[in-house]
Amino acid sequence: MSETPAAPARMTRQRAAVAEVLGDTDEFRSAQQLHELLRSRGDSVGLATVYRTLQALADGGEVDVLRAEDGESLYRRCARREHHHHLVCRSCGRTVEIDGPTVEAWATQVGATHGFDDIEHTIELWGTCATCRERV
Amino acid sequence: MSETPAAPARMTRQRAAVAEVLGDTDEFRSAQQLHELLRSRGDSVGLATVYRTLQALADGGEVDVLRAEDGESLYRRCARREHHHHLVCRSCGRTVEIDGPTVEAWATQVGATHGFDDIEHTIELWGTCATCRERV
DNA sequence: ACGTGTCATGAGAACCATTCTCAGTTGAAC
DNA sequence: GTTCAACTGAGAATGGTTCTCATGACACGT
Ligand SMILES: [Mn+2]
Ligand SMILES: [Mn+2]
Ligand SMILES: [Zn+2]
Ligand SMILES: [Zn+2]
Repeated sequence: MSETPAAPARMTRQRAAVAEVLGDTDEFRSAQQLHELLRSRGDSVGLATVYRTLQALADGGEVDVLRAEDGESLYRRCARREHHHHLVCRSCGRTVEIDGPTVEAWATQVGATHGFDDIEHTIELWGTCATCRERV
Repeated sequence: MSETPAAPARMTRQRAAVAEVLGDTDEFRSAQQLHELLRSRGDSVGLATVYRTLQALADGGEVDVLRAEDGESLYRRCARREHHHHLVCRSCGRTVEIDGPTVEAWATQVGATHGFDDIEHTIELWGTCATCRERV
């Protein structure tokens, strides 16, 4: 019944660097983007380690993960740890965190109505943010 | 302004076979599952052709595509061509088509409120169907 | 400060769904 | 029947992600 099931175990330069770059960005970013960001900062971290660290953070609920339309996973440290959804800019990753009490209720009820158990829902909104719309 | 932008062009044994197997199943199925189903029927079709045909059907709005949690694409010929969502059994693919007028309005409005254009939404519900719950 | 055991790292290989290549095949129009 | 663009399929290529395993380095006890 723990919120954070797997403790991160041992702190390393690499894990600190990944945590820091996540703290510095507000947009959803792919593992490869984060890897490149780290390299360009001088805090070079192996790609495998970036993936491992992101996965651990995701398991612990520290970062949210979503799938871009091309299937790539995108990661972001959100402001709140509570369940929420996202409105994400397709071209720059800019993100707005969304609350949907209505949708939550709707999703749960629809599942129950049809006799399904262990209902989960995927709700993500994609669009083009105002800034990206400018630079046609 | 055409509903079906790219006409399927030329009819072949392979395309007919893919269409038929899609018509016979009510569950979301992966390309590889469909490929194997075709092989087991004797209507063998190359895997590349299965993928190409599914993509063409998806482009024409004849089949719906969604991504399983592991990233695999799943295909299904739905009863209606109009926009709708799905409640899908994680273990067998059994599907209920869902209408959500409320959710539609909500999604559109959230996007607009934050100044995003070209809003699209992904809304999928996953669960365990009554039948699959039995066979623990 | 050291020694020690355990966990973490990273380069590269492996994985795997999907797409691409291209030589051979075939639908369908005339 | 001829013709040719469209289609097919075996296998190679792609690309994000995971795995392998030899090497490196946290953290704890001394
Ligand atoms: Mn929700
Ligand atoms: Mn909708
Ligand atoms: Zn943007
Ligand atoms: Zn089921």
